[in-house]
Amino acid sequence: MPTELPKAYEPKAAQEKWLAFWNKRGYFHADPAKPGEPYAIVIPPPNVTGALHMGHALNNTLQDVLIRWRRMQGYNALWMPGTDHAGIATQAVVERLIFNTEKKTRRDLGREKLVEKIWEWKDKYEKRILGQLQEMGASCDWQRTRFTLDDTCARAVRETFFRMFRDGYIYRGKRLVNWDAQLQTSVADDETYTEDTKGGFWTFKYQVVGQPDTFIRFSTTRPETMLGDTALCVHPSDERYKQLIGKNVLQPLVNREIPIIADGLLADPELGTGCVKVTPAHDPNDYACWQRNPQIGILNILNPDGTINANGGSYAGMPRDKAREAVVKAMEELGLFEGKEDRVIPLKYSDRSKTPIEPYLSDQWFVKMSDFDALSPSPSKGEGRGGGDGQSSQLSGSATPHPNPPPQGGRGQKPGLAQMAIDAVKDGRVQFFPKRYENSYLDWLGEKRDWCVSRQLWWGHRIPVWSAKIRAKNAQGIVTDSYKARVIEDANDAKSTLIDYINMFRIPESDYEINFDNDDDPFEIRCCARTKEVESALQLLSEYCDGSTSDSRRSSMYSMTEMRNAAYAVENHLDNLGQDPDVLDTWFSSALWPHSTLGWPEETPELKRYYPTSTLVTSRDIITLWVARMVMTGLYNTGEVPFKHVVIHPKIMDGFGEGMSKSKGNGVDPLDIIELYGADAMRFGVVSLATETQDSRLPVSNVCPHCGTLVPQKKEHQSGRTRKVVCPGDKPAGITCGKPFRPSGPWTEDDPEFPTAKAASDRFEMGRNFANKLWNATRFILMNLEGYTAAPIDSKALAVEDRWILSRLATTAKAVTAALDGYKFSEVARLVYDFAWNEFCDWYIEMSKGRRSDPTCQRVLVGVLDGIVRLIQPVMPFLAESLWQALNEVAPTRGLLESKPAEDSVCIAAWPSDLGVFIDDTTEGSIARMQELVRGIREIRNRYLLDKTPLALHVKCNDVVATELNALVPFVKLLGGLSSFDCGPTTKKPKQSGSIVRPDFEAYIPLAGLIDNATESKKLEKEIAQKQKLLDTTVAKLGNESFVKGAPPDVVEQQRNSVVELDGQLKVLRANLAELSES
RNA sequence: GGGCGUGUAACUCAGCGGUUAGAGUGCCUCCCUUACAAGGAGGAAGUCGGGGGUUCGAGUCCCUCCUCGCCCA
Repeated sequence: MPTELPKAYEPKAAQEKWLAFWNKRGYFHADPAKPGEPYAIVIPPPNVTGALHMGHALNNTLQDVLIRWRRMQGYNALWMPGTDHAGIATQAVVERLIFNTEKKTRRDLGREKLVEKIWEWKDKYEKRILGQLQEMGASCDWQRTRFTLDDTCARAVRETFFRMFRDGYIYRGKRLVNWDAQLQTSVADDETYTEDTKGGFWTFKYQVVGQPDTFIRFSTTRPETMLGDTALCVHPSDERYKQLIGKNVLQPLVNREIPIIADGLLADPELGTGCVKVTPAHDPNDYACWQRNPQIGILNILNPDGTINANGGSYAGMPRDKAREAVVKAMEELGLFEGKEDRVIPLKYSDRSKTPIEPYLSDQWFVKMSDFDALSPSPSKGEGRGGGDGQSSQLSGSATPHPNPPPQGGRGQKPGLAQMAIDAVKDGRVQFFPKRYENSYLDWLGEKRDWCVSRQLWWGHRIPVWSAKIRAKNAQGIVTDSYKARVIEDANDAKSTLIDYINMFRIPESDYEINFDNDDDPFEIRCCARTKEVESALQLLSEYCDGSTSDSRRSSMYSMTEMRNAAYAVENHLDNLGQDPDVLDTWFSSALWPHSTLGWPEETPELKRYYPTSTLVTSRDIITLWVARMVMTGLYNTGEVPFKHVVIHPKIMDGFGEGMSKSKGNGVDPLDIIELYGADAMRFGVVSLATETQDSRLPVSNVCPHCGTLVPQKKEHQSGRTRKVVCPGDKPAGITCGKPFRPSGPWTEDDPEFPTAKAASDRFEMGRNFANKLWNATRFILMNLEGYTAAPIDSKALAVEDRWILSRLATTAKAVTAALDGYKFSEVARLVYDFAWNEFCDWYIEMSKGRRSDPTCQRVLVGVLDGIVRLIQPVMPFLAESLWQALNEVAPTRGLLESKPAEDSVCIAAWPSDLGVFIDDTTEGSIARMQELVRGIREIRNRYLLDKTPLALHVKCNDVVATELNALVPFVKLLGGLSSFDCGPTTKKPKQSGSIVRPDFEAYIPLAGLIDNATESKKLEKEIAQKQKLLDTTVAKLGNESFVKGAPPDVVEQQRNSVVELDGQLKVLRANLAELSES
């Protein structure tokens, strides 16, 4: 006897039970040594800033659907899980936390201590995130879980950086960033906000050199930046200034002559004086102007702490605001001040310190995107392109034009990184689904903007470059050719001492790369480390040089005289040796994710077997930031694309139409949904909304923790902005609940005062109800398998309804497979739902009720249920496993085409295929007709509230239809609740009967004494009007010669048939109506 | 400013050139029928954002305007 199944599906129990079961059996662990065509997905690593929201639930559910489906299809399937360190975001969260709790800044804490704290945060949230994924049922290969900062990933990052450094893809250059002078760090655009601030608008004038009476007036909101002016700019067509273009003006405060230039993009003749000052190092627009006019030069006047630097002459050392006052005063004294206007100006602030942002020119590392010119040693056009770069963030925009040597060795092919990635999509090695997303990828890569990879942060992969100043022993004096030769000599001496030193550690030369940056600073030497060994050696050396080596290390490492001498030699040649303080952009490590997680640069079995991976599933907003970069680094490091298909799914938005995000704090925790509706329902819900076009809104309610009332979420409840909501709900007794609770949200801690509400959304009821429906259908079937024996289906023994449901199953399985192949997820959910509920449960199971002990019927029930369970497994795995195991108890051997023992778990059961033999259109047609008849009967029953009264039915139809219907009499009687049934061509309409008129038949139910003529007439009139209207349009269509000639023959034929049918139906309907009014 | 998308029933969404535009939820009526009230049977409900066009035929293709969203400048 089978285990008694509970009356309703219990998701919680199923989740606990099957998670443990799957883990124990290790179904999700991929073994490269096992057979099967490989199918691999790498997870888009969620960042450890915070917990996952429904957007992640969607993303990961879709991946799970694919991987579970492929696993069933017999692929050797790997789903690689892991998390991302998300440099700036995570560091910011932790810094804010520390500041709020301890009132300490990161500088108070120090680098080591801060990084330690971030690791603690990471551990906490990584655990939370992986837990969330597991609760959702994600069938990841958990043994392989990676983190972008772990040793495996770090090795790949170091190796990639090294190769790019060696091959000339990496260079150092200047870049405008958002500088937070308080925290002394650059911040990304999304960490700034703009606020209208009271400020001033000053007008000054500069004197034209050589023309004592000619002045040019201009205005500014930041007078202190005049110290860094390198030009005045006018519009080329501005008649007022045309004759002055090319002349110089005097900047009197620093006594510098600067040119008057023409630039149509910067100066607007309609605005103010039509002339603007140009301060390239301190204004994004001016910076862009300088890129177009590099001859004017660029001058930084700020120290990192926001004080004026030596370029500000006598103003050096002054804070910004003091310098502003002093500059205005000095200009006034010189008679060059024209006036000041009070103005409210939009000012950019740092979200972290709440102080104004300074656009600030700083040294950054770049990866070159543009192509290499095969002939000339300088880079081709496109390098550093992107004039008009209005961004001052690190995350976008272009770099300083920088003549960097082309790559040497084997990697000097013409196409650069961007072009390689473009080609991979253009020739189809990488395909986007839906295809239109190619555009954003190709457009963005087409810009070939160099990638700024350095970040002034402490949380991330430290840049593995040690640099130092070459001590210029011989190179003193004026710049001549011999001076240059001596510089080179010094540099080479320094380099060889460094090599001698590294040799002491028996490190091969291929493990480090030393170069000079002659353009930036002729006295700078750089050494890039490929391995940890090199890093340690250089670290030790820099400690030796700056005298900070601990005694024990010094004595152990430098016990050998030779080594001490080598270090001493280096010290003699170099100053300020040290590792670059910056870390790499987070995207640098996530760009490597598809191959780094598989063990690259090692030639691991995993890498060989699963790379290139198969499908990447992600959201459209990181196509450029992430997808494009993965393709570039994948091709660069391995020569192959990282994945073949990129699936872009919609975004889940909150109830107000805004995308859910960790930073906005408007996310809904999938665990809330799972708690309320079950993991299967949550999954079914998100799969259903994964359509190809639209983003999807998810309005939610707070569930009152006291009484369960649903309180709709308002905007002010989001992001933890509201701590207390009073429940307006009524208890059953009618007493208002009135108790306070905290609305659901991304809270990091519990609230001691108010219990937190969970988020609910009726969009998940569909999945919950569906799960319960299947559960009960299974329960019913299992209760009726008395005497079940396993055997393949005998086609001769099949009843019409058996052939019908098998045909429908076959059609559905085929359609589901096609939908999965095309990544049409919502269709998968819809197809299975419709088939299982509307066809199997509503009709077949009902029809089977008269044949409970028929062995064929039992086998069909079991076989179709088995098929449904397989089809639903990728979407609703916990439910599927529950049903599978229950089925295994009663019918362990089963099958439609061949009967065999079922697999131990539906996770590894075979995907339904080869059911095509069951497809039977004729049978589908006759069942459809029967359904029409039954629906008609039910409608009449409902119209007259006949409830359970047995009814007599008389059907008039031709012989063919009569034969078909006669074969289905038991069902028509059962499903329609009939006492008698007759049909044939000679059937007469009984007096006072309800009628059902359809193309193939007319049917009558005698209702003497019950029928309401008025109701019936109204109904008939409406039906007649509808059909007449349709008939008219169809006749008109056929009367149109161009339709008959132009439309496909089958369409015309169909319309002709439709006229005949409608005409017939209308005749009958009219006769029925006439008869009604007679009686 | 450029690109991509979007507007269909009260709500959330399907439908992508061919009968009378669909689903889930909600609403109305009836039913606790021994699988399932998280259920069953039925019903009402939409000038498919506005305007123009192409076509025998247009939610569906084109143009234009409006709404909202995202990406890039």
